Amino acid sequence: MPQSLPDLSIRQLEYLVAVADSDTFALAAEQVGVSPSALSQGLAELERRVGVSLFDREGRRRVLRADTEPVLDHARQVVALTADLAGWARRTRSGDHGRLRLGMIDASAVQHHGEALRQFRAEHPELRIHLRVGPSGDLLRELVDGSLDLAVCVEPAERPRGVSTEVLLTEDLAIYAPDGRRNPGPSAGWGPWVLFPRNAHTRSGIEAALRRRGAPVEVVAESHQPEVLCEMVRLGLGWSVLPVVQAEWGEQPLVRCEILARRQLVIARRSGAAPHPAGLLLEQALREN
Amino acid sequence: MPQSLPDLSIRQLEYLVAVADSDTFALAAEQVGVSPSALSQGLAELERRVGVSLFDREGRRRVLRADTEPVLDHARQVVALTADLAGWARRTRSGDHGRLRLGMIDASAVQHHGEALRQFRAEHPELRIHLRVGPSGDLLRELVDGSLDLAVCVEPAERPRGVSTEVLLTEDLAIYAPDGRRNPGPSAGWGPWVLFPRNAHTRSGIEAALRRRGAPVEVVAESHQPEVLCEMVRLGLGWSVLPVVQAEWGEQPLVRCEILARRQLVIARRSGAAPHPAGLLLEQALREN
DNA sequence: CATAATAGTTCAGTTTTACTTCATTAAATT
DNA sequence: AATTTAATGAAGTAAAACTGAACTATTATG
Repeated sequence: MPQSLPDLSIRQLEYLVAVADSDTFALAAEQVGVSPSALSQGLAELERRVGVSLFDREGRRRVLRADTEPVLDHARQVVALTADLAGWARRTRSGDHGRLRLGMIDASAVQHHGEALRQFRAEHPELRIHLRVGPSGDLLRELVDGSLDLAVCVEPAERPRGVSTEVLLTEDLAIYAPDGRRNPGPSAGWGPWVLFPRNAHTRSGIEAALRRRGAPVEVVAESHQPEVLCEMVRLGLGWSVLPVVQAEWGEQPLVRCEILARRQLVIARRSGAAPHPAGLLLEQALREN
Repeated sequence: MPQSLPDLSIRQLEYLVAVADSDTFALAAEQVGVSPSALSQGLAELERRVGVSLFDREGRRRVLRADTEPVLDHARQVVALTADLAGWARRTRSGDHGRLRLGMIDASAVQHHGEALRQFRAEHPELRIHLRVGPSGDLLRELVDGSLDLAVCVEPAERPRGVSTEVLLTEDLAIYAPDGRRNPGPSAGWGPWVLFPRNAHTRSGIEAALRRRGAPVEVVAESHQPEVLCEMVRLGLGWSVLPVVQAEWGEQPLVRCEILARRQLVIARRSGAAPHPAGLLLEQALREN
């Protein structure tokens, strides 16, 4: 094994290929976009580095020697490989290629960003998007262990190590009463409640807000699924606090009593990880929404 | 087709391979013989040029991302190709392989350099040597038109354009009389002659020398082949002037009357051409002879 | 045959790039 | 908390690549 390889640059190899494919150095120089002088010097440097003469004088022009075929072959091959690599990089960069493992809470996947997501998919047909919808806690865990590249979730009380977040949007949470009334009355009379489960990120914010308002927090049913909570409210099982976009979505929207609180949806990614190219594009698409 | 390729250098690709094969950047840096800082900067530059992030942070170390496999593959491939090229270049430089088309006049090929040639062949078994033996004029023509890489011939009266020569050795030309006498007697009584043909380089020198000595130049037979001329002398057909190494070679050497002149053998090559590596070695071998 | 045009190189000067050393940041270890 | 280690950043320097202009040698042209 040779201890040190000649430090050939792609540029120099391009010069060689261009010269092989052009009648004169001047044309070759134009083809690669440099002055004839630069081409000449670059080729001289290439010759020096390879350590073998590549050209014969023929009148006032220089022609490639027949026995430098291996060098020219090498140049062509490496230039072609590099073109392939550049293509791969371009596709990767533009996100038209590869895989994006995306986690989203339901409100994001459906109400907030459903349309943006559909459009993004359509614009990047070669990008395999794995969408995982679930509670924020699950998403963050999967993000940390590398099962996801990117997640849209509720801002966590404490950010897990190795995860960085950026606020995407703020949304309202409103109180919905079972009888459809618009006025909730004094807070002491609110409830009982059907809420998101205890471990849900949104739940703690809701409970805190309710307590601030002096409302009793008696919980009679729990679900991660807002549709389930909505239906329970409709059935008169209890009161709920829900994101307005979910509670007032679809055929039978609930009637809002009052805005109780707000929650922030954030984009989360592994802080060490290189920004996923497709992920960056998607973030942009979501923000523009 | 991407208009312009990233100008990756072999060095940078080596860095990448070294990092992939080493536990830490510091070890990789040592392997390629640069400072860790240089390695870090070089890889950053590589990343920038490819346009794709290559590493993930993992604690305080950086590890290659799984999805940069294409880049690493590319690097390995190009480095390997370059190692091959370097090997080829080394062999070519040392003249251990390839082809050398060599022209020699008979005296050089047989008497002067036969042994050196045999030895050179033995020392470079992979070098395909095409030996073409012929008159100097023919050799020079073939040298000019590219059919030969190198020629050993008699110094021409006028050097053809595009050919450069270097004196290799000087040898004696002697008069040989048909009856084997050692004393040629007065020059007026010399001849008639059996000589090299008119167009031979050596012939003009001989004629000039004879005229200077006042000898009549009546030519009764001509041949390029010294053995033929020798035989004619032996047969009593006439006198001759021959290189002593040829006239006094073999089983039946002629008996020399007198040194008449000298001729110079030269090494000739195309002046525009790059020095043929094997050719240079051969020149050296011939000189040492 | 002189003259102009052409192909390529060399030179001088400028900008880029790559490297080394030293300092700094941040994570792992003691 | 202090130390060690991995990697990066900054400043300075040496090497390299480039441009434009001058130059050499060859070929074409009036």
